[in-house]
Amino acid sequence: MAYNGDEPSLSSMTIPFLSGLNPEQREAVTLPRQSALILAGAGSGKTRVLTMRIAYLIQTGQASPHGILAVTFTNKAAKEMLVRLSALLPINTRGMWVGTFHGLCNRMLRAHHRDAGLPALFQILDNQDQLAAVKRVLKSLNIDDEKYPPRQVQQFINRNKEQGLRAEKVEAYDPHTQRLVECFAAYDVQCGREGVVDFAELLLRSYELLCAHPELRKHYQQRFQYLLVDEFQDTNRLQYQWLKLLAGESSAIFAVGDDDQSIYAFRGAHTGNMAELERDFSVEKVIKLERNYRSHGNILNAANALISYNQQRKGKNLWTDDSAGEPIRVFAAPTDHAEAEFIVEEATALAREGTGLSGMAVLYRSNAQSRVLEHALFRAGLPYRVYGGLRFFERQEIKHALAYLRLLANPDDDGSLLRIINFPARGIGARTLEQLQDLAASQGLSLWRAARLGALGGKAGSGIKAFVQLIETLGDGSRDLALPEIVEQVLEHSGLLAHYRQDKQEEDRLENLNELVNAAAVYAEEYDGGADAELAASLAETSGWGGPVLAAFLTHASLEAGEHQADGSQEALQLMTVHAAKGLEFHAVFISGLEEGLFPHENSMMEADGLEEERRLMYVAITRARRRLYLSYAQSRMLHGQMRYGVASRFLRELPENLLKQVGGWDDYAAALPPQIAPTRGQAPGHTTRGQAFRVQPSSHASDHPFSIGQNVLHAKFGNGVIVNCEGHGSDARVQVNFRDAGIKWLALEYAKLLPA
DNA sequence: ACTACGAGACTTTTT
DNA sequence: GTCTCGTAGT
Repeated sequence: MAYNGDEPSLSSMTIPFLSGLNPEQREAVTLPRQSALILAGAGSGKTRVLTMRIAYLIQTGQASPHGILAVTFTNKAAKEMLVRLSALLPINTRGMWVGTFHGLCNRMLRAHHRDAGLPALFQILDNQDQLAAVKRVLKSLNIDDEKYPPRQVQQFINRNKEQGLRAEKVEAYDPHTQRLVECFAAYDVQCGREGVVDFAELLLRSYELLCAHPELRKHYQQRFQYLLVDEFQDTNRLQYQWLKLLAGESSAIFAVGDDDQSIYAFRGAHTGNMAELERDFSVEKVIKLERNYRSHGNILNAANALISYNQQRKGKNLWTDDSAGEPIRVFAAPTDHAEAEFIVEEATALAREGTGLSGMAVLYRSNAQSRVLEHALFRAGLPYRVYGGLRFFERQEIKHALAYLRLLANPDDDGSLLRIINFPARGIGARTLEQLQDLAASQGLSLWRAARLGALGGKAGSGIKAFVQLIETLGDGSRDLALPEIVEQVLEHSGLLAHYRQDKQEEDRLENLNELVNAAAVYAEEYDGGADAELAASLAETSGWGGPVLAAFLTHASLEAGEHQADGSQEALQLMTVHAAKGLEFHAVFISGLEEGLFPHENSMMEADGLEEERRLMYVAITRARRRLYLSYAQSRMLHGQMRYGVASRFLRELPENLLKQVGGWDDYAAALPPQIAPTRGQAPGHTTRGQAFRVQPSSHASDHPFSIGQNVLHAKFGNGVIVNCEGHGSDARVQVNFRDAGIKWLALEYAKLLPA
């Protein structure tokens, strides 16, 4: 829908694509060179603004593609941006620095690996690899992994790195923490020795590289005059410091985010970065994108009312030109199975009416909930797809194959060697391994170098010799081969194929291994050596086999774990956690398991910001829906092998009652509901009009005052708030307002001076 | 070197 | 309830 407001500015006359933007979007896109914070609500055209901003800067000659850095959190978002950008501009996107934080840091480290103190072909550890590495450290330090669970040590390391802290900088006053710091330090030493880098290290190393090399820093600062950040509310401290360092004096940061959709505090996201950005970069104007192009009015009003219960907010309210649409359907089920059956029935009915199955999503708070849903869907024969779980490059057989390849690229990678030295089994047992490890430790060599000495005698020695022979043959054989052939060779000669062929039940794994060859072929096809010129140049100094293509492919495998499930083409109902649904939208959405303790999750109550983060999560869930929204909960549910009896989630009570409609035929449900959401008589909701944000007319009792649920209001004493409930007529009319600062209050309209805001 | 059994967890997760 | 992981036994 084109904006038909004021006279088109000069820029929109010369740049045709700007005409499709609303005034706020256009203001953001055409901002002069200054740092800015764009608060972009759900469905407000965030990605569009981001890509158009880049296109605008290039089109108007303010920047060259070379001078732009745009950073996202996921590969998907980065790809999306590049695709949209190349649709807007006929430019070669290859030279542009558009990617994930980790991808860009990797790129920088590859180019300056020497200054960063890394080998040219450093390997990247994913979570699994890192955990394995931590376990080895604990073993080498003789640390009891009962008292120091590897997972906790891993988290300790990552948390600190994400704060920008090295082991020596961590403050440790108690013996337990001191021990953890020791592990941290030893882990980093081990990684350095083996030439491997974990995810957090990519960022920290890149940050330190820029800190320690002023010329380099200046180079990048001068190059990147425009830095654009997506999902800014999800950045952690280190990421923000990295951006700050890269921005320098003259560059402008364009940060897009939504504090109401911050759902990753648990993994280190620091919302405070928004305030810090405003201060550090003297942001003059915060632009809010509040017009929503996705959802019907009722859905938006529900989301607005819910999120108004949060105290920690920048304050932002979505509105739409669209009609109110249908009421939100609420279903109370006696059991989790009944809940699942209800969802199956409704989805089937919707599908019969013509809604594509893939346009519907069932969302839940925790993965464990998918089981019951899957069971019901399977019985009904309704195709479905579950997101989450193992990704392609995380599968056991793929990791084994990659470990062989990694050992070829970087023979000092002990982790990879250990993974495959006896897989498939080739008679190298624990005993032999111990000898080898002792030898390596005493000589200060990597396991591979120790193995190659041929110093071990007897049966152990011959086993090792055979392995060394195998790897050397694979390595030498790889010299003249293209990437997919190298992979094929490795699969065949390592015995991996033979191993999985033995087992009838392992057929999937064989298929995956073949898929790996395909993936390598596709990658080799798209590979552009130019982007890795620095890497190619530095190859001569390495002892590894395989060319830059292999190294790049391995990086790709670590940085981009691949699809969750192989067959994404089929029409199927989408099942996923609320977290996984962020950024997606569906015609119809089912939010299931709305019970106290589940959603909001009980474990979240321990944390300071816990409940508010859960509420933001619910906000994200609601705003995924375009046209239809179902909310359901079960009064009893099997959890941890025990029957649990649940109470309806407080989030249901926080939604304006007149937007909801009870559905389903369970006789007793009304009695079971909290009084606030008793079944509504008559049809709900009015409409939402442009300009007057989410204006809803409660239809059951026509109001004689200008206020309605969901509306923003201003009170002389209590400040800003949102109406969450209305009742009475004339002089009896009262409204319940959730004030941002003053909490929830009932106000009699006759006395309270309430202004629409 | 492989299988079997028991103990313990079990919120959300991208890179 | 069910999955993973580690150890003990064959």
